[in-house]
Amino acid sequence: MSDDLDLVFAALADPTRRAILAMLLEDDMAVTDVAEPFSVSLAAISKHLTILTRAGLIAQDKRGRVKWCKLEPEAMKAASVWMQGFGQFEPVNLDAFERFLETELVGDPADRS
Amino acid sequence: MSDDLDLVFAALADPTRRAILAMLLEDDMAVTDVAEPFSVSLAAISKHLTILTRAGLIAQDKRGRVKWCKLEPEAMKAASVWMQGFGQFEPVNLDAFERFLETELVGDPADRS
DNA sequence: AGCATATTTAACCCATCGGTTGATCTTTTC
DNA sequence: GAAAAGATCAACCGATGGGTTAAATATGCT
Repeated sequence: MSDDLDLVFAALADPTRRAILAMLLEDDMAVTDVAEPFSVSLAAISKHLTILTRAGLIAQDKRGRVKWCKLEPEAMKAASVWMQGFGQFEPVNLDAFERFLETELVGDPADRS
Repeated sequence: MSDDLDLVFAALADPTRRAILAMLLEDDMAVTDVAEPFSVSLAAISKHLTILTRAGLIAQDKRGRVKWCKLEPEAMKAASVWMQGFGQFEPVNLDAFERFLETELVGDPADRS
């Protein structure tokens, strides 16, 4: 029942922040670039990034005047594990995901980096 | 990025509510019994239960003057699946998974429940 | 040096949250 | 029928959340 879970779940409760995390899944990004697709101020995005950082979901690395944001997916693990305690559902129970795994297993090995 | 995830994650962001869910894992409970271990008012617990219900994490069934609370773990599934997309928890190639999803989107519509 | 770029801070607004107390409603029990 | 039990509602309170704009702080460029 730690405080960490509070921070992680609260951080994930906002759609803008979840969208940011999804973006960072693709690549590390500078704050300005993170803000670009959203129709809110840069200051608002900066706040969101602070919340994500405090939750441990991202890390920010300032190089020069640019602050790079990078995903820290490990932070989600504790929350994920907590939820697993309630399932009934397998970690990767998503139908599409299972189909994906099957195709991947018989597919081009180069795709499994 | 649905609204459902908002409600589920927000509901999970409170330690009292997570504790309630853990209690309900053991057994269905009446509101008064849910409230018993906590040092807050019954009204406060009632509010928590409303939030959990709206998030779909529990269901409340009134029988007589007693309202029984029961876990609905399925509601956690969407959130859990969302998080799985970020793991590391499973050694998967996310880029490949995304490409798979795209190819699937132009595939059989019956697969998209 | 001087200006532009990248990002945060400060001060504010309004809505929501978690909590309280006291009243209310329904159902059970005596 | 009256009292007790189970639960919610209503009104309130202080704190927090997500947003804004404007000012401040670095850093980079020429």
